[in-house]
Amino acid sequence: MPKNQLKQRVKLTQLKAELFRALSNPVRIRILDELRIEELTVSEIKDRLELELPNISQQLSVLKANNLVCSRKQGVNIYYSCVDTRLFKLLDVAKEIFQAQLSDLQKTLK
Amino acid sequence: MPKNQLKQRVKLTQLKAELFRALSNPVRIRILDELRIEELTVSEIKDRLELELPNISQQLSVLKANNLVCSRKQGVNIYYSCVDTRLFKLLDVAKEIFQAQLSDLQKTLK
DNA sequence: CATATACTTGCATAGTTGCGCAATTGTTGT
DNA sequence: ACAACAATTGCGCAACTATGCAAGTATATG
Repeated sequence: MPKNQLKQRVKLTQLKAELFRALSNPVRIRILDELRIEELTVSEIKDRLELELPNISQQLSVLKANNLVCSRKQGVNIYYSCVDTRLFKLLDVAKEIFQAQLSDLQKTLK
Repeated sequence: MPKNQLKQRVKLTQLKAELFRALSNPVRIRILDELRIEELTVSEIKDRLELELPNISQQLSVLKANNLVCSRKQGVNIYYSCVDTRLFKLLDVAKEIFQAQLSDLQKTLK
């Protein structure tokens, strides 16, 4: 493999690792799940997850830094929404993986 | 939503977070990429990634603890392989997400 | 038995993350 | 200008992570 192509590959690996790191927190996953259907303000997210506002805000900033959500100011509120619906595909495949593990386990028990 | 269903959902979220955490390390992603085609021994992985053996070994143990790879002893060697090809789907969707981001950026520049 | 090879484990340490709390900024209405 | 609400920022602490290095275990070979 040529050297510059190798470098690009290393870079891509790094990017993937960062993406997965951004998703490696339960609060951030719950936020994304809430954003599946509609955009929400920070306070709305706080009410649904029942967590402290600074916590939500910080997790949102992590998601934003990783280009997973974007925000829009309207009056006194800031609306957050998901940038790329492919993210939900990631979450859904993750679920599939657990379901497969579980059904393997059930087979083993039989 | 009923309470026990809510609890299950929290649990699933936690599991997802752990899965993504397991994938949030470049070395582990590179290992999985190497295991796409064939099972490999620890030394073979070491040679391909050009990293220290203890490092590889530790990352493999993380992957194993998360049920992402399994191992099989044969003589003096230990062969590792990927448990669920859906993992590669995760990696591929991640790549798609970056490609989409990149093409958005290119559009913006025009 | 001794030695080489293949791998794992333990440990030290530097760096990172999560999260609660207090303080701050920004916006709207009185 | 002031109060009220929305959201962010900074700080500190406990917990966790990555990684290099040394030591240990297990298996095959002379």
